[in-house]
Amino acid sequence: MAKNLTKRSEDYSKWYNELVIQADLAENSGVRGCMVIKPYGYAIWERMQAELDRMFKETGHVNAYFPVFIPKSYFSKEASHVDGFAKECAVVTHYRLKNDPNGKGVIVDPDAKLEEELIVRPTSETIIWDTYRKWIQSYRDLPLLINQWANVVRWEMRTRLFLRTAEFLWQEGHTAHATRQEAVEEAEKMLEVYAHFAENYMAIPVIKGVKTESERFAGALETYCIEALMQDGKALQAGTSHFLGQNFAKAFDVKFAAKDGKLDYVWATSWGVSTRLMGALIMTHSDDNGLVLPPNLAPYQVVIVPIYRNQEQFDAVSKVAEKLQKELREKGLRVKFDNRDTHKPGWKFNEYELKGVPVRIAIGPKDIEKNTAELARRDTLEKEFVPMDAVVGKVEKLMQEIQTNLLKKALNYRKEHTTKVDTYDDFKDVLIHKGGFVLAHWDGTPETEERIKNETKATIRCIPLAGEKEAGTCIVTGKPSNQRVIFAKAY
RNA sequence: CGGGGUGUAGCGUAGCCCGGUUAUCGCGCCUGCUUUGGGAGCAGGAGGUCGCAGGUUCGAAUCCUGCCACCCCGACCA
Repeated sequence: MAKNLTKRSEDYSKWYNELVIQADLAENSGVRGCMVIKPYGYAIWERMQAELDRMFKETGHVNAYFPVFIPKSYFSKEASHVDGFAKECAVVTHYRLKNDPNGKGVIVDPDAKLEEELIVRPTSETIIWDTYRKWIQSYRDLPLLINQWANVVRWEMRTRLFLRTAEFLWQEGHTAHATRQEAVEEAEKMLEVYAHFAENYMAIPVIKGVKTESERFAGALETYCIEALMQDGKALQAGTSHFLGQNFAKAFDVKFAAKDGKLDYVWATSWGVSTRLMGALIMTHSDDNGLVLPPNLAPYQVVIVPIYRNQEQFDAVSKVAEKLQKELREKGLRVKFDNRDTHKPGWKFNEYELKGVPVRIAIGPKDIEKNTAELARRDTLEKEFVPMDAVVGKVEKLMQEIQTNLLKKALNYRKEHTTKVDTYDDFKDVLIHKGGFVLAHWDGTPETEERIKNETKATIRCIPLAGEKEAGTCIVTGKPSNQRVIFAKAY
């Protein structure tokens, strides 16, 4: 039976949505733009959380938690921050319901109006900096390196599972430093953490860069980002790290006494990645058979499927499978022995392919007889029979191989879909016929950037940090430029 | 908020234009038997406020009005 997955080539967005649903990751909740993350999807998120959290701690950060509600007045303290978020805020105005005196249901009690409205956090800079004021007096209190795992709400016009939901889960780091240089270094360091995570755990190659002024975070002096390329040729911003200067310290009056006794405003950073990363994971590796998960993030890396005709065979197979499961677990692998009697082997094969489990092991009567197991890898769909005593070693090797192979494949795709152009005509042509990243010279002005966006829908994803200096002329205005920037259509 | 589309069982759908028995079909679900190395077969069975509210009519899934939700395309965006 066909799996009913729409082929990528026909309609990528439909393919993506169906893949999400069929791989049992998430669904629309019916609450405008919010999603339900299903257990399997959440398990992947938990894997991401675990690895990221470990990296944050290894770089000296600690976790804390701040309120979901932010008084409206906090928002008005940093002017550009207001401009950036005002249009997408959910606002709490009342605190009580009552029975409708005219009939059925409940109404908002007009007597229960809040003196000051509360904003459901779209990001926490304001409430955190209001708190930091109380925590920071001296250089001895610095640096303050705090991360928060939380949900945030942004009332977007249009939503999309994982990529742009009204509510999403993320982590947001907020740090305070004594010097400008230290803050810049922190922002750059966290960008490195994100890039490392993307490439070594998610197997997604990313380009590190800085945003142009118009794409910069509201309130930041510099926004660093990692940009990834999806299989349909569109770019996805996978993570950002901001150098906030002293903007928030000034807005919330956060000063510290330096060694020499002088008072100065502290320097700040903030950085975050969200459940959007799951969208990136799906759109980078999946194929028409379903999800493909990198071993480092797969909730289970190995699944063992028993094959049997009767109880006697089941018992024999189970014994071998359980022993193998134990041995694999002793090697630190996440293993599931699917001994459900309610589904047939063929059904299970397809299910785990759809869910992207990196390695599948099938054990049946034939294997018992010959002392073998059948190993199948998800990325290449190759199968082979392996002597039982070689299985553990082979699986361990496969974990590394699959992880590496996925990154290599994605890297190849990106290479093939990165194009240097020197004229505006070529630029448009590549965007229409090929997609992907387009490297071109730009005169550095917001006007040109805006014009290109209006005419082609492509935006400057970033000015790459590793981009080589190269003299050239802007593809639109012909003015001089010393470095190519990355353009793409983006999610 | 503009343009387009769709709402019928858990999911996917037929029927609607042209109103008329008990609302169609597939998947899934339940029971039984046979099956089990790539989403099993046969037989039987359960499951419905036809998105919501009005209206027209002897009679509405079908026609009319209003509303709501979701999807796609814009504007906006991690």
